[in-house]
Amino acid sequence: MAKAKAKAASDRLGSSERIRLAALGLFKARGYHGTSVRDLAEALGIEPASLYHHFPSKQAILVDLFDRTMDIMQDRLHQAIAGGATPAAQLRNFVRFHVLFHIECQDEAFVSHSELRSLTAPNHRRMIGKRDRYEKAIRELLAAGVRAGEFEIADVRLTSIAILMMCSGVSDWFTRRGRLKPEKVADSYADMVLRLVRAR
Amino acid sequence: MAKAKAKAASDRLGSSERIRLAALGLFKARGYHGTSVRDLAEALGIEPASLYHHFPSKQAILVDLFDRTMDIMQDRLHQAIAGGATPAAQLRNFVRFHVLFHIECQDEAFVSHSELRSLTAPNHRRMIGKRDRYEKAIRELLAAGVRAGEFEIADVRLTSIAILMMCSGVSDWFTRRGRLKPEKVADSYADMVLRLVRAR
DNA sequence: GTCTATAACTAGATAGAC
DNA sequence: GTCTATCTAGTTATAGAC
Repeated sequence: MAKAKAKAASDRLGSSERIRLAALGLFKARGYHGTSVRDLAEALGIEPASLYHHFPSKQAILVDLFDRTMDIMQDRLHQAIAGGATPAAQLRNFVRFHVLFHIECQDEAFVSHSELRSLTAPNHRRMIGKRDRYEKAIRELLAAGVRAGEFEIADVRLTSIAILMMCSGVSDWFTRRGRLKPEKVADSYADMVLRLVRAR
Repeated sequence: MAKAKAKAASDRLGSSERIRLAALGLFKARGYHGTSVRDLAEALGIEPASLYHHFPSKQAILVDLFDRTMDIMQDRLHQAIAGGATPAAQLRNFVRFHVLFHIECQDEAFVSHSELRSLTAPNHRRMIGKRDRYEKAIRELLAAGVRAGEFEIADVRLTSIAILMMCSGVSDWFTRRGRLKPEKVADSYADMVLRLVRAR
């Protein structure tokens, strides 16, 4: 059973890490507001009060998940792009990274998108800031490709958001029990995106 | 104010229609579980108990929104595709329709995607069935284009889901106060998708 | 068709023992 | 670090008056 395996793996994790993992699963399946502190405690086999030793509130758990996910994404984005010599190579690297991230950190990516509205106003603002910084990097990648004569793009802003929506959608539908391996999906998406921008 | 205008328009609607409209706005902004029956009643200027004269439960309101949205989409999909002579023309018509629907019925489309998990098990199964029928129509459109030698697609299933994610994403980011008019967005998306499938 | 009043239950969070 | 016990408030939904 996948469940038993997940349990065995989580036994080797710290308490806070186990809480994060369980919260991620529940927030994905039922949403933040659809998950009670009691639900979360039950999934962990502890009492609700015990959770408050590790996190001051349910909202703090959500924010913690967001911060980790957004920061890891931003870090790895720059590593991925840095590996490409031309804008076309950088775009291929970016799409492959973005798709693979949305598969490997599927729950993190899904929750970081679907539960934005469940953040309190200040937390929401902060995460929108991180998201905007990420999106700006993609726009600049596309604009550089246009300047270099490698891409043919009518509207960089529109194209960047279209590409991001397409690639982030992977966390919506991908399943490990599916037909395609992560690497195959990542390569196919990179091909589609490069055609989309008419890369030479 | 947009709010005052929405209120004036809703005054001419039936009670059930006004409830649907208010629920749509709240479910989009806060989610189904993040919206209480009290919130909804307050937005309508009535007491919570009054809602139960029009709908038997909060879930019934959500299901009603889903049914209307999914049925309208399915109907208009066939009208849109029927207007094209070739697979390429049909695909352009489909993308234009799908994007324009996700702009004009933005809240309906957004909620019908984001709140799938808030449906009870039998309702969820029913909506997944409707969604699958819609997706199947797109796959068949792409497959017909490949058979006719008009599209070059390595994996029809993967490409269809990528296109759908990209186009449905419009309901996530579009705003009427933005830079681009709906028609412009629809045309640009159609161009991008036709390049994606290497349409002749 | 909307109200008041309320039932029956669940929510997030805390106090303090162990 | 986890527990029992509990607080306060909020949840969906119903009964029955007007």
